[in-house]
Amino acid sequence: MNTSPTTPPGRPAGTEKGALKREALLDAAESVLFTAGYAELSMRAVATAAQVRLGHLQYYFPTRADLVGAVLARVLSRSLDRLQPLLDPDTTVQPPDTAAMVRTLLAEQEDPRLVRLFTELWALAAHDDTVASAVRGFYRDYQDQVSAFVRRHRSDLSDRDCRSRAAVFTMLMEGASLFRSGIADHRSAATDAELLTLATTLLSAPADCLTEPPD
Amino acid sequence: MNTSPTTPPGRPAGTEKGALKREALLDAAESVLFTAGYAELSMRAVATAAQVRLGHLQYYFPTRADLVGAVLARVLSRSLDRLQPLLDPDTTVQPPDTAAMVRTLLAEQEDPRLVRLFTELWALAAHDDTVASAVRGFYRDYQDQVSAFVRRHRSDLSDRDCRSRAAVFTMLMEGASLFRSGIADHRSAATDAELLTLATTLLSAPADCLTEPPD
DNA sequence: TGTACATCAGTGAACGCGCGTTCACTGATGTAC
DNA sequence: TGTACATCAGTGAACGCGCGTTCACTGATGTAC
Repeated sequence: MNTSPTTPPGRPAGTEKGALKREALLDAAESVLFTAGYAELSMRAVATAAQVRLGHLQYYFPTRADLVGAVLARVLSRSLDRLQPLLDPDTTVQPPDTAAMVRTLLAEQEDPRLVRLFTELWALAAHDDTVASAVRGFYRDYQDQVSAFVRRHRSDLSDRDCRSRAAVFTMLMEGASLFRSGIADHRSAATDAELLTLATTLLSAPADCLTEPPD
Repeated sequence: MNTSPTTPPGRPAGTEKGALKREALLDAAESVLFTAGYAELSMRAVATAAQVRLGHLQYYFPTRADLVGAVLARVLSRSLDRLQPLLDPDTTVQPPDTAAMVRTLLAEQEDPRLVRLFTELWALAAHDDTVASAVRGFYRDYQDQVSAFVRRHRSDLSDRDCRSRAAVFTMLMEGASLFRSGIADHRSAATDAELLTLATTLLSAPADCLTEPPD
């Protein structure tokens, strides 16, 4: 799942050295995307960042679209690889309780790099169908896993409720990642605590607690 | 607050006709931004969309930065103008209860135009300090108003709790806008209901209900 | 072990194009007397 | 009401630049016999 066997967008990657070089070039491209944004991401800028000639970069990624596509695909697959062990029951990494899982998940968001790349993804998905479907695939997997997590912990919930809770949970987490990355003013410990409580409640509250408005 | 008196970025706007033309040009720019994204937003594309010569567009917005800045500023101020009556107690538009207010707020998100422009804003804020501080200012106002709303309805909460709840509420709403705009698979009525419940709970639940994790 | 050859990895020059910006210009509109 | 003049609104050509892409090329590495 990490590196697809069918050589995706870029050309080579047959040899081990080629694969390493490819990754290094993607690192450079990711760096430019993070620092300067999609609009400023040019083949020349990436080549410079990678300390490589323009023609050489093009040997691995013939067109700009190939390069951008490969960078974004890697961002998504890497994110999924990080989420998986937290939610998958068949792993030893899975934290003991729900609150701990949410805490770990929030800790992943401390990486400003990943969050910023996601804002680029959201913006790009609006204008590019390929990116859009990759992003949709990512969130489908993500929500499926959260949904299964909820079902495991609360067998009293219907499948539909599990899915709804998973959907709202991902909304909350993605919104949180945006704000905690500094798009708004400040982060406070009190807000983080409130967020943790709400997210945990959402995942583990009994059926009758969240099904109708309390107002 | 809508149209600043000190002629902002673009030059003219002295006369009424000039102001109207300015708005029409901003409409065209917004349209290009929505359709093609920031990277594809060129002076020529906007001039074409506005059915105006390049030089004429530049008479109103000498540089691309002026144009982009003006478009984004208008998006933010317009959004704030929409939120204000829902949260401000000195208005007759304010809905009767919290759930109704949240419902109205979610209804605003049905406009895909606004949501998509916000994803552009988030991405741009990461690379442009001017945009970043404008966005920060917007969310400061937004959260202040939500915070005041919570305080009005729940006098038992401390100021800090009100602010935390407002912060988490905006996280949830912005995350929701992203997903409900179609970045992920489907929207369902069940998810919308769950979202409404959670958001309403967050704003109006008593102090002891959300301050500690239930796990 | 040696030779011939194909593929791989990397180079460098050149192309046409769309871009933001500059600028001199023209006609319309308003204002002063 | 008429004239002179300044400002406003809009035009159109030209600029230099960075861009993505093409392509012919060279040296290194692997493979077959």
